[in-house]
Amino acid sequence: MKFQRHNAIRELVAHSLVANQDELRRKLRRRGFEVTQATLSRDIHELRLSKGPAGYALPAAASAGETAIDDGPPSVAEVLESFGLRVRQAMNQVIISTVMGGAQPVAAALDHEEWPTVLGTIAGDDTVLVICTDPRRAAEVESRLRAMLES
Amino acid sequence: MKFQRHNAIRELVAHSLVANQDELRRKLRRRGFEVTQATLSRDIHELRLSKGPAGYALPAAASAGETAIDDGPPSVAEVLESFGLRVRQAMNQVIISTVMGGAQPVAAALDHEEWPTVLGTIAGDDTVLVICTDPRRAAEVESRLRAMLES
DNA sequence: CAGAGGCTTGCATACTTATTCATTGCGCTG
DNA sequence: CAGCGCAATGAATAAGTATGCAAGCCTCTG
Repeated sequence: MKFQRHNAIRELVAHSLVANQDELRRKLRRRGFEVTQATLSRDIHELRLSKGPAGYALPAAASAGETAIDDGPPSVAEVLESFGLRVRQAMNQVIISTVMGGAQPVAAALDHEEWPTVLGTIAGDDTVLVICTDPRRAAEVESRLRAMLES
Repeated sequence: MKFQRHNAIRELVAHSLVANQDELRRKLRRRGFEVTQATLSRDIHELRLSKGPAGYALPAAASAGETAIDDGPPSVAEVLESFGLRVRQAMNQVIISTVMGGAQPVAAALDHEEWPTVLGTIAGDDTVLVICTDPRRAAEVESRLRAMLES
């Protein structure tokens, strides 16, 4: 039974140190599951476990109960369309106003696209502060964002 | 040049997919670091990276909580060494990019040291905005932080 | 300067994990 | 029942990672 074995693996990994697949194989055998390392390699892949300095670990997202992994992070354009309200600029800074709770996703999308003239972003609840290299670039960034917002 | 290489590795792992050590070796080579897989294996161990279905990943920001409880508030240098990825400057501002979850500890350390030319800091999840009195001082702060990062 | 000690690295290789290929068992369909 | 498709698996092996060892460099000390 593959499913029961998967549960046993999850439990072993969560509650004890499992340094490698052969150790996992021996621990499973004591619980009545007798399989080879090849099968465990596949199981681990299916369970999306990760291996670090402290042995195998459950995927962080899964334990938090999230469904994060679909097809990739959303683009700035997408997320602005959903949350963006207004874009303004001053000096080398651009301020994006969003609906409540929309700042974080917008900033994350912006960070992810790594625009060269954007040094960094800081997000509150409904405002994103975008720091650019200089006022001129900030104006460019502003108009680009504004174009997205108004598309 | 071990330290700079470590920083480059952190940044590559944070911002791009690194499926295995040989891929990491090639990406580092394009940045001017020429080392063998053996060295990378050791680096990865020292950086406590973990490998999952999506390639290598930085250690969870949980390590932020652990470092806090020992002998006193961590210095900027310490915390930058753990979390810092990149430092840049524009106008009177300095932007510190960190590992996810690393911005708060960095800002706290910076606040605690009370540098005279730093008026204040704002931290998001992975970005710290440092406001300085003027552009000249900001450049000084930047180079000081950068020196710590690359020490 | 010679030499000890410590750190970093590459090479070669042991160890660990992923994959290919073949086999088996099960359910379905004609 | 024969034939087919398909999921699960093991054996063998390829791919990837860790490590023992020795060399090269520093710094320090006598």
